[in-house]
Amino acid sequence: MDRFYVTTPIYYVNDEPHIGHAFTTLNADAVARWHRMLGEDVFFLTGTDEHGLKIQRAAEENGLSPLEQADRTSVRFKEAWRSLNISNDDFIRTTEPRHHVAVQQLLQRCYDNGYIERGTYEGSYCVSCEAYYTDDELGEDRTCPIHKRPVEHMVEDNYFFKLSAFEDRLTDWLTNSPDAITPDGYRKEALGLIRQGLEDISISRTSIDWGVPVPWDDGHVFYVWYDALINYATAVGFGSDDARFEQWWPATHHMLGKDILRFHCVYWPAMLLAAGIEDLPTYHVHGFLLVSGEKMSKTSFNKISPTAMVEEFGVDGFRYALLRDHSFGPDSDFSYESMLSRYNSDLANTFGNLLQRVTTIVGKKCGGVAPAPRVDSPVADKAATAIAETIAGWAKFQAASGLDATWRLAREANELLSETEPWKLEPGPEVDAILGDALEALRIVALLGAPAMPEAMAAAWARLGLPGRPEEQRIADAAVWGQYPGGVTLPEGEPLFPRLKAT
RNA sequence: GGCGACGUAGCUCAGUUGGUGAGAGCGCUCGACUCAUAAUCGAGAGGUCGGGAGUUCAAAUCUCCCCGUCGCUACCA
Repeated sequence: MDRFYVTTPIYYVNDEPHIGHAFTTLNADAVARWHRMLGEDVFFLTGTDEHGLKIQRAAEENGLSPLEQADRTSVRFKEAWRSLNISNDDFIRTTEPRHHVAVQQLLQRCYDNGYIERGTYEGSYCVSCEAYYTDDELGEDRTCPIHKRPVEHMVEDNYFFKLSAFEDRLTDWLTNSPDAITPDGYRKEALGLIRQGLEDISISRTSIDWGVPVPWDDGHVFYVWYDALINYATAVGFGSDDARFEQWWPATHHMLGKDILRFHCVYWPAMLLAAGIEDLPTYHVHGFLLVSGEKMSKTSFNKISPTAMVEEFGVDGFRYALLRDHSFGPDSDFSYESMLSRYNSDLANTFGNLLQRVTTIVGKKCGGVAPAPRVDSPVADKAATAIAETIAGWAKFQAASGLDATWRLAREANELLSETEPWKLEPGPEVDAILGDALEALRIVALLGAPAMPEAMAAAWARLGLPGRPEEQRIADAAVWGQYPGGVTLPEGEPLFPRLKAT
């Protein structure tokens, strides 16, 4: 069976879950669900990143141990993902013992292979950034350009990773693997970063102890970034179950935002190569969600809470609107108004209303018993096109274009009804044929829409009188025109997606 | 400065390797219908595809220049 391993970044627990995190996680979830419906063996990972100075300091301020501090915030992500119905198979925390083992083994291998060396680093350090700055980067009065606070002069012994040794291999990889990073613009960007030259990077700290200890030198812990990336390997058995790791690793797909492209697409593959792991991941990079054209960041106040959106639109309404409105790749503008518009037009009007009117006509003209579709329906070809384009969209990790193609079929069904006006006809074969076709279109939309809206499409499935859930179907078998069985009595019900007014 | 991305109808965007008259959804105008969640369907208005030059029988699509917006150029999620 084909395997499919998909990850989100692990989110830093110093932050609250916001809609940017939700966007990445939701896309990964929908893709994971789609691949399960393709019949693949899927492993979907998310988690939290819990080491580093910021956590240590936050813990001190709150009178907690660092782990207690991390516990408190990690759980917020778990809760957020539960409220969004995220189907992750694992939730990794970098503070777990399994992760420490994996980090130590992977970096020990790099060390043994000669790619980690001891050195010293000295410079101006911003505590908030956990980063050093060069003099020309500092603001007035030697302040951090981000936080506008004074930097500290620090000197420390460090271990350095010989990133510079990997320029050629990384360039070859990205040149010879055109699909290594999608959309393609981000592959070019990664190549550009490499072309500008790679310098060795410091990967350990002596100034703090909240991290994974360097196995060959007690006084050091690994810098948070270089333990964090390794989580992807940990979760599929690196360091604990080699057979499992070898099964899953070649099927790795990382989904991430463009802000962390450098770490994921340059540093991480270099670390893997240094450890002797030749299979490199495939990457799917997205842009930022903007609010009124402004970048959302954790320091800005215009963050939008996913929880609030769920209360407004329902889990699946929010999931659909977010996935459908923001293609995976470019930056795009997020607004409440556009989300409301998308919900009403696609879910309440096009789909929900279609289900409602078809059900009603079946009640009036067919005694409530659903007819079967025509094999040679005029809608069949259009359905085949919509299905093919939906499959193509999801294959490219483009939920938005997949959903767009799916919804064209719902519009086709509405057009069919307007053209044939079955409510004016006497009961009989003609009415049955039209309504059977409409029901079949609804079945296919519910099937293909399930990765985006698992519960709502399951509800629609039930309203169509179908057994089980759409997610239990296999796309290759079920996404073929003509399978709606007919003969079942359709249950009545309230509108699936009530039309919403602006608040 | 260097690297990169983007700039297509009012809005959000599609437009594969250049080739039938430039598209979709939403919004708007008009009309139809009344089975349906003031939903649905049809028609229409609206674009010198940022500007200029060039290559070509032919360019939104290739080359160069310019303008505008933004990102990266950080050992920061």
